[in-house]
Amino acid sequence: MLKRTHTCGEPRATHAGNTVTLCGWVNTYRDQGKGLVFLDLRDRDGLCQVVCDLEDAPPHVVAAARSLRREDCIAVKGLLRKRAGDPNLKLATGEVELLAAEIEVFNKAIDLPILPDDHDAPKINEEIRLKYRYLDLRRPSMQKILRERHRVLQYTRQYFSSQRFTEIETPLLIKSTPEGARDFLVPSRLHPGDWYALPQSPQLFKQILMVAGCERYFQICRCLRDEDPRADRQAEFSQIDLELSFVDRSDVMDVMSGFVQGLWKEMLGVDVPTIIRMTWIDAMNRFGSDKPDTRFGLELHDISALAGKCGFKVFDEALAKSRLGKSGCVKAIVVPASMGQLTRKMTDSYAEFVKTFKAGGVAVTKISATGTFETGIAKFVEPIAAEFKAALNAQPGDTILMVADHWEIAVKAAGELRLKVADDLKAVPAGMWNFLWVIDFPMFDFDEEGNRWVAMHHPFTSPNPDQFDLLESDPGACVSAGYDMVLNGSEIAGGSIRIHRTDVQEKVFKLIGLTQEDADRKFGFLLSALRHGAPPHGGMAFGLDRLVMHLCGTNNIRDVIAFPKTQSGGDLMIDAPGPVDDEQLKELHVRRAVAQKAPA
RNA sequence: GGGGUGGUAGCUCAAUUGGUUAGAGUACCGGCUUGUCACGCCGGUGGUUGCGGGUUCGAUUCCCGUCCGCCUCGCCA
Repeated sequence: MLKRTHTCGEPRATHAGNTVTLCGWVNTYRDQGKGLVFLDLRDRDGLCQVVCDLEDAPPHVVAAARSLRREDCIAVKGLLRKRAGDPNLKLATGEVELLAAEIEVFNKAIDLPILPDDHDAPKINEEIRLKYRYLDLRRPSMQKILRERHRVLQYTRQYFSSQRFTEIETPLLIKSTPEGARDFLVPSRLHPGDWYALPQSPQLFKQILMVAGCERYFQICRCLRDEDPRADRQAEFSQIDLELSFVDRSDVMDVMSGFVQGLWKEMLGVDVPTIIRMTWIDAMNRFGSDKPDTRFGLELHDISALAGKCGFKVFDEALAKSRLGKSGCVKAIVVPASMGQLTRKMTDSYAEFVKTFKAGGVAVTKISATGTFETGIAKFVEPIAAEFKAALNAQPGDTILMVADHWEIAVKAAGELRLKVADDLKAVPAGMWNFLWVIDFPMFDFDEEGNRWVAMHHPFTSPNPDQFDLLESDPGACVSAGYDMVLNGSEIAGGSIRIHRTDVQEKVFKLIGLTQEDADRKFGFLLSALRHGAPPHGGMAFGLDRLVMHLCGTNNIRDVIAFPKTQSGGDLMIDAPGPVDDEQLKELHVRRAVAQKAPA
């Protein structure tokens, strides 16, 4: 077997005159007839041209070269020389070529379903790419992503190690605690009738590691949530998970800011400035989102006070609504003329768009060149024109979009509309890295159906130090010590200071409707641990896949995972999930409720 | 669970109002080609139009069901 002396991306003019051996895949072949054949040989490092010349190569080598086809796996040995023809400036190796003296075919590629070609691959159905993932991953752009991901992992381990974190593994087979996301379950053979759950996160284990005196823990771990995927979400995903003892939220946020700043410098050479903090209520009121995209304007204005004066029935009805101490409101977005013009078709479509988020519709009006209101609800606004324009700082030519409803619905719908408008007008600038901390989340949200409070983050999140009294007096107003890191409108990390006192933890369990017995059964080990000298602690988890998505500039999470799953949770390459034998089920003490599917 | 969208040659796509033998590029096969580089030229193989049913003289096209991919709402403590 021929052994490589260089990789395909390596050869340069300085190697000319050496005998070299390259291994790789035939990227393209160009048969010039009568014994002149060019090949581009590809490995993970790049491309190098191989030439077979009748005058220099024995006939059997030319014949071998001629028989090669795309994606055959071969080795070529010969003289590396300066090109006889013109150099190819598109290739790093474009000044040289390998004159084949010997060709070893490791394996032919038969009936390729797809070519691993960056020219064509973006057009190929993802279904096919996933089925033949080994071919899709051969593409240079996919190879690059895999290696970028590796660099992120390397930097992560280096950074946290340098900050005196210890990497500690936590179990994959744990028990189900059906708060939050749906668990993946695994039947226990040794405990008939009992089930393990796969972890949604190592949350409780890392807290217990703090009780255990580890002080600084991190782990790059797989987490599993049996919920429907999205473009940026998979049921099986990776987190950079960490926890620290003897810290307040600023300590955690500082360490984490340092991490992303170092990572962006390492990966992209970008200096990320000090990451600003925004309270949750500000984020919601100004951007209609708990993960604001601050790369562009179009901020939300609250015009509730004015809206009540214009006699528009929809506004009056919205303002009369109230929930959790917040009255209904009217949120406005001013689309400046300088940002581009919204067509009638666009504004019409916005009514349907906001209905997705339970809002009734969008009220529209526009300021004409002469400063009068026109179209839409102009006649309602005209009587308060001066006040209205002043409140919004609106100029002639601007379009104003308004959403009225319950506060939650109005801000959410207006926030989504803001993103939609920015997208429609192509107003999101490229090349910006807007990091942001969102802090001061509410501890709880009220679930009308269940008639109980639910933890907004998770039930182990501590209230802010000055908020403990509110736990009892006014849970809805209680603000937590949680924090999310947001990048360009995408949540890339979340965490909190945890509750480290048993009495507080029990209070929170009670508030979210857990009885003492429930709490003991599900989380007794945590309550017990807290009782035995738990230090104050807090932590965070980064979505690794999302970090890599940002760093690689893709908005498809499947592009940054070597073997991802589809929207229905399937792996198209190995054809999972699949049926199992009755025998296996019997061993696991599981009986079928659904008939076995016929084999495909 | 809901909404949207797509499925035609190995791959990417086309096919008029429901109408002849379902076409093109690429890949593959054969021939030609000694400086190409996404080589070029000539010829060829290749189709259960996702699957099942229905309407019709006739269905890629219309209807019903179903499977699969993608986007999305719910969901994601």
